[in-house]
Amino acid sequence: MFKILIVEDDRDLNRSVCSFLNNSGYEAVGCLGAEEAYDEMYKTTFDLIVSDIMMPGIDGFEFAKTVRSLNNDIPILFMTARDDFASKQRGFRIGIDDYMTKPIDLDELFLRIGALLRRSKIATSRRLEVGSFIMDADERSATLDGEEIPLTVREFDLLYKLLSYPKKTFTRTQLMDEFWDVDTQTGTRTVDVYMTKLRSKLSECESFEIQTVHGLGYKAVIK
Amino acid sequence: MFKILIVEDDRDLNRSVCSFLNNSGYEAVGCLGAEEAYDEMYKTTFDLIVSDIMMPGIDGFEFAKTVRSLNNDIPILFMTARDDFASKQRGFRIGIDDYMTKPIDLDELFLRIGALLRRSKIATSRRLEVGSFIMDADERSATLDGEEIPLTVREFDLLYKLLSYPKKTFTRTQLMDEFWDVDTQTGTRTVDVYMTKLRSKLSECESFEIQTVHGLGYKAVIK
DNA sequence: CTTTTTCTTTAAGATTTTATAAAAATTTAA
DNA sequence: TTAAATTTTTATAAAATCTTAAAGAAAAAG
Repeated sequence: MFKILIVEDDRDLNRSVCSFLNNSGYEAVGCLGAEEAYDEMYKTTFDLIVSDIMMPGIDGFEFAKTVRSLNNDIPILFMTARDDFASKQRGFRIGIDDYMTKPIDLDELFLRIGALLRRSKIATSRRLEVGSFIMDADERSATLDGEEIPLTVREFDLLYKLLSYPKKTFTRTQLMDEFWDVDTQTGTRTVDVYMTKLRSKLSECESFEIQTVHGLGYKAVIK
Repeated sequence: MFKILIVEDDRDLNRSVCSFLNNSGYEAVGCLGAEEAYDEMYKTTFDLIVSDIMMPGIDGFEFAKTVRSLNNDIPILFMTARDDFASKQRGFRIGIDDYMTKPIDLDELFLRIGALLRRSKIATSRRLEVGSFIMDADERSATLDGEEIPLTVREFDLLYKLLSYPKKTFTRTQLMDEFWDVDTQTGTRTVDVYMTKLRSKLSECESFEIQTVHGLGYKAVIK
């Protein structure tokens, strides 16, 4: 279930958007302003944000800018009465993903939200297929040619990350920042040990390999 | 430089979109129909596709479906006269990313293309292209005509720096200040050795060369 | 044209980084 | 609580990379 944050000061529109999305299989939370939105985001992690531009207090531009500075990934859709190019340009410059002009066609909003979620890789079933090797983040399973490859939590997380961004090099620290406690005392050499284990468990796998980037870290390369 | 494929049977619109994008820092290639587009895609790899829906022969839906079945990643933007919900729905179901209704506002098209490229992570990849030589700072890879050229961390850093500022001369000290520890004891002659190594590894590369600036340092010059 | 300085190249040695196994510590499950 | 599984540390060998030195080549200066 995807969680969507609606930031819109018009109570009626806010309510109708929320109930429409809630009836469409999403979990929408409505906020009447940016401050309220920050609070909600502090409590929960959202998958997508729909925001108005003109709001009392912090406006949509400021809000989006703050969100972007904290999270570069979350899709943001502006939903606004302003149809001028300058506003669109400003929005896209900040890093929003889509822009709809009021009056809002809810059906179209639904389609665009779907496209954004799909694109942001969140929507893509949390399944990863590389040749005959398949990882499923929901089941936490990995199979090679249909055979289950038992992986521990750490092994799974690391491999899933590497394979999510093939060819991209990750430093040990980057990987640990993601999966270990922020204040962990664990040394970065531990990552090496996992790479060895993964390589060994996947020695039969022909579809990719974990490469060492000497002096930096590791990357998965699809053959 | 991002490559964009325009599939639009209206010659005038096709031309105006292409020239607009070409003047905006993209490399746009126009096709009048899907068959032509398939040919182009066979020849080159594009970063994004802009397609009309109604075209003689294979229509936009069919075209997009075929593209999606082959490539799940490339962003597709529909640009069409059909403003009905059914068409939008059908498009988004196929997996397109954005939908613009004619008449097309080219400035907005530009913004939306930018957002899609950013989102598809293509835009954010720190890539450097000099002719057929490509360096990718995220992948930490260097390829010449598609062949990987293995570079060590130092080699990569130095070359990436030089190529980021073609023709600019860097002193050995400038380069070392950037990539070596502040309190390193290493002599500046070491840089010379790396230049030799880089020249040797890239002896096949016709697109640039590392020139010595006698008494000063080195620079990369694009041929 | 000769001298001096700077650069290129090579290869050996020094240093750093990584792979791997095995032991120790910790967590989880029974 | 004990046993099993997982995570982490440690040690050492192996691999990769970096640095230096030295000799010859090239460029600049005299």
